[in-house]
Amino acid sequence: MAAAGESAPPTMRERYRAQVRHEVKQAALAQLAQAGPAAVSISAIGKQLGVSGPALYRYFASRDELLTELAIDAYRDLAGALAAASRAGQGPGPRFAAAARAYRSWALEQPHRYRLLFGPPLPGYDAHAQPLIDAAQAAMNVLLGTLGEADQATAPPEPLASQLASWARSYDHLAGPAVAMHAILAWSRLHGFVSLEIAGNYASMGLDPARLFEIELAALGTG
Amino acid sequence: MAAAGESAPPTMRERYRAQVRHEVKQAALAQLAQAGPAAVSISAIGKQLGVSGPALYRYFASRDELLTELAIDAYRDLAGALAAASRAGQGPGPRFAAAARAYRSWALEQPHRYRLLFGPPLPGYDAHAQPLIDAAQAAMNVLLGTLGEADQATAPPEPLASQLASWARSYDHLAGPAVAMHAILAWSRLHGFVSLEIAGNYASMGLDPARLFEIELAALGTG
DNA sequence: TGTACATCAGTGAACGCGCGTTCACTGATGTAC
DNA sequence: TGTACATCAGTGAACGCGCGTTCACTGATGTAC
Repeated sequence: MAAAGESAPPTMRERYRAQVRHEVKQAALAQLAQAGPAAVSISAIGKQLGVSGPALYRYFASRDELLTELAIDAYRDLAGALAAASRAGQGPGPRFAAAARAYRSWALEQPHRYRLLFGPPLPGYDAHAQPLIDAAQAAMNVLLGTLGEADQATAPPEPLASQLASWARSYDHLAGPAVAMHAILAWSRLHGFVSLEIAGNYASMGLDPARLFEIELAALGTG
Repeated sequence: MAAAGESAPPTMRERYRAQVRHEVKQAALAQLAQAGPAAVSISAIGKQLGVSGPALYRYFASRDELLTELAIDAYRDLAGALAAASRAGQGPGPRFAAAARAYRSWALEQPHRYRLLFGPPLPGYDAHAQPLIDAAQAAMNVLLGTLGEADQATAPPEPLASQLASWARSYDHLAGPAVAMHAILAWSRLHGFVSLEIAGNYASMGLDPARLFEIELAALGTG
């Protein structure tokens, strides 16, 4: 008998598989946190789970597939955190500020995952797979959504304006060029601040990153 | 025909050593450009130079020492580019803009070196050696120097103000807290923009990074 | 000037390590009759 | 209910690869007399 459709309730084996896949990912995240993406290794994960390395090939086709899943999970997680934070704010200004603080918090709490998403590409790993790009854009969409249309009406000059418009259009967003540009530049600044903070640059200068961030955040609203 | 600074003129062997060291670094930079810092390997460099791997231990005590020298060279190079650009500008505003453009240009021309300096730390490599920190601060000093003292007088609140003041003091800079903060936040934004551009994020959105940068640069002057 | 000597660049073998992935196989589990 | 069968998780060996580093050694080069 063939498995009739995918809507049937999961069998025991399916539930077991899902459970093991989850454990493998958890172990991979632990390695990611300890020694960076390059150190995520099939053998080491097997060792941590008390299982031989090749056993994991029952659950993931390759190391790359595993990394891709980790990245997609992380994007989804980040998008969720941004969305939850922005929902708590009233009006465009506070919504955006809340999302920006959530962006920083998420990155600080799990710097290894943040680096997986926004760090330099891994050698031999293709970061341009479509599911990855989709996941990244979903997170970006949340940021876009926190900015009200009326906000910051300085129109970008051509050809940027049309480039921005067609970018927003390309995934069904109604944002105008000015808002799109505002969102992108805000992201750029957020990324700059957060990646320097994660790397410990502010700490090694003896500066309080949280206070510095609040100042940058104030400028973000108006710049 | 001097170089009398270091007592005796270099012997032939000394000149040969310097030459080989230089070639090793060049080969290492080529690998850095092709496959990232993790791929810089003693064996591969030896192969590229037509020499066995262990031979290189005559010139560098270890792989880490080689990477450290590459980083220090890169910091010096970057600082030089910033200084040259800022010298060309008249007055604080244009000087800073010129330095910011030079920062971006330097990073775009040699993204692999930029990532070596500002990318995530390499596993097992200690990025906190004193010579490295000194070289980084020297580059930062140039950026600081492009900002005039009267510029952007919004004073940071405590305790940031005193943290900033003591940071500037810690390497003999006379900049006040407001200027120091301005420089640091400008660096943060520059880094954000440039690292996203290097990663290809703007390009994959269909945006023209050069035009976008000019807009961010205008905001940098006033934000 | 030629010769003896010290210096040092470079070699190849070796050590110990780790990796991703394939493959033939064992043994347990769920399923159909 | 018990039994035969198909499915599939997991094993250990193997392949081929690469790495940093140490070591005893060879052979060329520069130097002092």
